[in-house]
Amino acid sequence: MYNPHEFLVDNVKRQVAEFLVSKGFAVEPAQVEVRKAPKTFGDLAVPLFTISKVVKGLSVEEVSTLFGGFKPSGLVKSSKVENNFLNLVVDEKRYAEVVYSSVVRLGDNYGFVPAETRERIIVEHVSANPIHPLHVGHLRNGVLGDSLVRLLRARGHEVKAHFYVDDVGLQVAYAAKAFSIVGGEGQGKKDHFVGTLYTAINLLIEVKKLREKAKSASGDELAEINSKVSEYLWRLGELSEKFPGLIEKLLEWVEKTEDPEAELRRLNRMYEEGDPSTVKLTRRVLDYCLEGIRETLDRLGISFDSWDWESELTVWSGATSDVIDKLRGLGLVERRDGALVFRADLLAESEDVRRAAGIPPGFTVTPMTLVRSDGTTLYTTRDIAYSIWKLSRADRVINVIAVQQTLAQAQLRLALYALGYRDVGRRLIHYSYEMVNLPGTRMSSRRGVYVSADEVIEEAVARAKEEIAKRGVGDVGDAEKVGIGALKFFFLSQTPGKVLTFDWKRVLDFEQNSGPFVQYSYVRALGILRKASEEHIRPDELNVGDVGEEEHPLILLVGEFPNVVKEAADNLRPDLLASYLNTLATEFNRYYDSYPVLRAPTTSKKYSRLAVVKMVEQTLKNGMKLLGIEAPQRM
RNA sequence: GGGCCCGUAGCGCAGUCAGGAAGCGCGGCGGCCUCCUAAGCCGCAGGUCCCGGGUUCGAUUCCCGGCGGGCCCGCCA
Repeated sequence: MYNPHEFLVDNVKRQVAEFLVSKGFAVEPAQVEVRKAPKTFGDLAVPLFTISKVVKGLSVEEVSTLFGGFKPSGLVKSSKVENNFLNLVVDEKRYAEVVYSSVVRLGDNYGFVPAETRERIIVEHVSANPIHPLHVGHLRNGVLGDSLVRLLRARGHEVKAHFYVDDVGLQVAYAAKAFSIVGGEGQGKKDHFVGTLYTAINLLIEVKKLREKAKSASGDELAEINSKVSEYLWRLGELSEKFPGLIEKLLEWVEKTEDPEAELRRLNRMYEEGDPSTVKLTRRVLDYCLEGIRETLDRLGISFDSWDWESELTVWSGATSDVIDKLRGLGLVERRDGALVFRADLLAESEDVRRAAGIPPGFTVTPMTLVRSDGTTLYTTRDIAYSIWKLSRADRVINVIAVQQTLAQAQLRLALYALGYRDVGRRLIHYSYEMVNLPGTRMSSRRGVYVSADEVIEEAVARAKEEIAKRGVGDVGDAEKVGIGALKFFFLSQTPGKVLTFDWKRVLDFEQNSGPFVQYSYVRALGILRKASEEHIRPDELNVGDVGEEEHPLILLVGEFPNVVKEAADNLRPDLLASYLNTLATEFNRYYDSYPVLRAPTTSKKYSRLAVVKMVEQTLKNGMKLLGIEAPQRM
């Protein structure tokens, strides 16, 4: 028994259908709709207007009257017709047997309902530019991606987590040049050091350009330029304080170089061509920075099975030029001002193509430049080649990518459709998430305006340490688990499709509706079980034979868990699981406060309550694992 | 100008896909630790579900039109 909730619902459907059949109406169990009832009405509800649609010739009122005579049995202990709903209360004693035996038998695998077909799935996520530290946006991406990986694995799929290393774009040349100017390695965390260089060289070049522009500007334009220049200089001053000496070296290069941007474009082209010394120079900074990024990811418990280098997979392999040649051969490419343009817009005129490529009707698709007039390719062009690589290794590819890329991802799918991937809409999924806002500002890695993931982690862990110390129960060494648990829950508990404003107060709120709240509830359950074991009560002595009304809500919730995991995995909705865990934790805390377990009125009550606590503990544990949240033993 | 997303209690959000019984947290107010960890629990206050039409027996949910906010429409990524 993998899914007690489904078993329960099937039981209800059968009873309702049999009841109708006994009254002379031919109804199949599958035609009966069962949903969760609002708490005050019961556990489950059958909307009777749906029955009146299925049963010909009966009005809702007649159906309601009819169900007044419904006698529940099996897993249902009572029923009542209210507001055109048949409200049902589950028999917690009988249902508890079903749920408990499932939890005990499956243990750490409780909640994992195997999918009908086992798919090979690639989840590509984080994929941050390897030239600066991860910021809060990447944190949202990685936490979501990682929980998708875990959820899909729980469904029995063969899932690989991939990190796409974008080492081809022009921005890489900036970092590489800056890194070589200052002579490589510096102090501090590696990715932060590289990020500083990257920001600094960007700002320096920007200032140089603005000053050039200022010479021929006047009035408002000049004022605007001056204000930008002073803002950038102020940022540079800050960086200079953090890393004395570096900025001066970069400044020297920017000053003495006639056209720094042209120089960087040249460097970029040489990298694309695979020039050995440029590759060596560039890879040095990228590897260096990735070490820092990996350190952050390790700390977060986010791991990858594959690091896919854009240069190797798409450029040096020749895959991108193959793609361009093939698209040209299909007659969907035209030349505009020396550039090659893929007419995604023409392709999107067909409704059939849209359906197959997963483009919503009405969504405006624009043409897409494949090759610049200087012969170099663009990110999305190379992404076509990369996607082909991924599609050859998986049944389904899930890309966790910001919502801003929606159009580019649509163009990508259309290109793949044209190249023969007729089911690309189903196989290549843009798992889109909204951006993370900083109150007041707009983040930009290039300008160095961002909150790094490391800062956020540090702050959360420090806060956790404080809280643990304040209480004196737990181990301050668990601050890492609690702080990071808080962070992950924060990002997971909100639907990905909504803009998230990064609010320190909410991230560091460890009360209800938070990671630490769920962890705390788990620890409480664990504490009871620990004491039981100190009393030499063996797990096999526990049973749910004497559960009652008090345990009713917990039994229902625990039984629902596998179904929640299934829904969360199949619909790619980790937030469903986060919200479920919060509900279970809340319900458990209520129970904890209201009913003594170890000091239950009778021995048989005690053993049954312990069995329920055991179920809750197992469920919270398995659920947190799926969100990538670790739990301490005490806190 | 076109497209996509969002608008639900003072604030942050769930519910909207498959229409049917308005929910959670924070904040506010008031209670609860001689009893398994108070990161907890209980109670109270707080809502024209942005507005206007339409479809429907029934709309926060679907459709149309507005309004407000965000994002995208680059030979950037």
